[in-house]
Amino acid sequence: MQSIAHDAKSKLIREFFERDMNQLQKDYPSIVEINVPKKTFLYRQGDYCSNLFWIKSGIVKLSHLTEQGSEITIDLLKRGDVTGCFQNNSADQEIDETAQTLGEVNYYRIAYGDFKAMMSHQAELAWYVIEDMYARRQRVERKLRTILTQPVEVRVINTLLELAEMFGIRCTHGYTLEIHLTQQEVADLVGASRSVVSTILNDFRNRGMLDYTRDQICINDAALHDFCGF
Amino acid sequence: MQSIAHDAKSKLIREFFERDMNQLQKDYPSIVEINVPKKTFLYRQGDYCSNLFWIKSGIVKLSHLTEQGSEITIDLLKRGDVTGCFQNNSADQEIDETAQTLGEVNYYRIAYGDFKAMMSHQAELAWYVIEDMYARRQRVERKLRTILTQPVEVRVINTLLELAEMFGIRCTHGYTLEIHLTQQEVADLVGASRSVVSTILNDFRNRGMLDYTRDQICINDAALHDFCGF
DNA sequence: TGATGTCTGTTATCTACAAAACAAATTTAC
DNA sequence: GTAAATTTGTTTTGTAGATAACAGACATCA
Repeated sequence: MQSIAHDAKSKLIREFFERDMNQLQKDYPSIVEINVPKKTFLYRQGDYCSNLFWIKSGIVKLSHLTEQGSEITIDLLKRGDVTGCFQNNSADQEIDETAQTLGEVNYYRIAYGDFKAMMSHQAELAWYVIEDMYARRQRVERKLRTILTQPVEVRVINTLLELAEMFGIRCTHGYTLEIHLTQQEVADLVGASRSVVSTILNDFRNRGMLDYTRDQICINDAALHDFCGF
Repeated sequence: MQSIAHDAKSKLIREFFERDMNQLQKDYPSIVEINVPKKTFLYRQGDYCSNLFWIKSGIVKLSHLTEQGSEITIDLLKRGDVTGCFQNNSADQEIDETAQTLGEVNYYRIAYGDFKAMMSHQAELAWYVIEDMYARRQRVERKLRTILTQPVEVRVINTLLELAEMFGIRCTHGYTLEIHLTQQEVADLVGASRSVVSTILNDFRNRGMLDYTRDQICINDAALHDFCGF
């Protein structure tokens, strides 16, 4: 069901942007398609961001750096998601998160004003954006809930399963993640300390629930699901 | 700045809905204005909700009940906020939160289909909704961050200050909250256990940072701000 | 006027995790 | 090819906060 919705989303995007890019750029001159390598920042915490970003392909990490110096990963965005500051950017709106690419990313960048105009002329698109924002909020709320109720073990499993769904490719034992993540990055994603995540991962490895090397994680999704008991 | 934005919001709403309600109801027959007393449920976790709710006045609590039986308060909505399920409700979308009124609430209820149509005909409104959803997501993200980084003490303070901003009325020492909240409700809002919140509140009372009786909380906002050191 | 139910205050116990620290294994850089 | 930097594995220690349990305070309703 998820994937059906997602296909519908990306279809809309493709049709809309790719069908007639020239005309679009005439109407909304700020639109540009941009291709960037991994680790690129779309915007940084503290910026005054006056653009919106529509992801065409790849994964973008949204994170926040706390005063204590620890990083929290808020969400991962993929094809079809829109991000940036939707508020009246005339005022001094400092954005409170950093958007950084994991892997290569392709996106459309649109200035706030053009984006807003686009939304008002293209009803389809506006609704699409509303749905996307709803989905994103739901993801954050789910994260909040698991952090408040589940122990780190379970959160690690959840995170891995989500990752597998987002960019896993099938392999013999389950899914292999296409993207390289350090233990620290996984920990930030889980919202836990690196050391605990490390021991948990080892524990899971010993039990045969997953396997990993320095630059690849392979997940036995069935075993992980079992562990949570559903 | 917050309040300016908020005023602009409610102005739009007033103009839109109240100016010509009759015409609106012709175009979108499902629209109804509803008035409910406190503790009413707009929808419950697990429902298949096919309506959207536009709050005209009052406060609505969004919460989630975990399997372990504890309640988590996700957010508080006030005038101008929109809630409900924005996803294709043809499919079996179980909603994962409960919306319950605190105090008396006045709202417009609109069926999914009509709402979607309305968004596509009224560009102003669609943008308004997008902004509202953005603001809501930011609130949830902020909550996530404070839970991950701040001790319960600080979270209690943050929560109280937010409450004061939402529905406090000025009094001699700072703000008095107009709404009755039990300690358990405060704890759910903070994301902590009731007993810890209780002792913290007492501690703060002894220090003169706030005062409260069974059915009223009075906050010395200056002192609370000081405590966090900013 | 009890009698029952909901709310508050406090304390004692227990545990999940963060923090710090360090050695081994790899990778990157020069 | 060696030095420096990063990543991993593990252990030790400290503590914030959950949980449970209970008594006192109020409220509600026969």
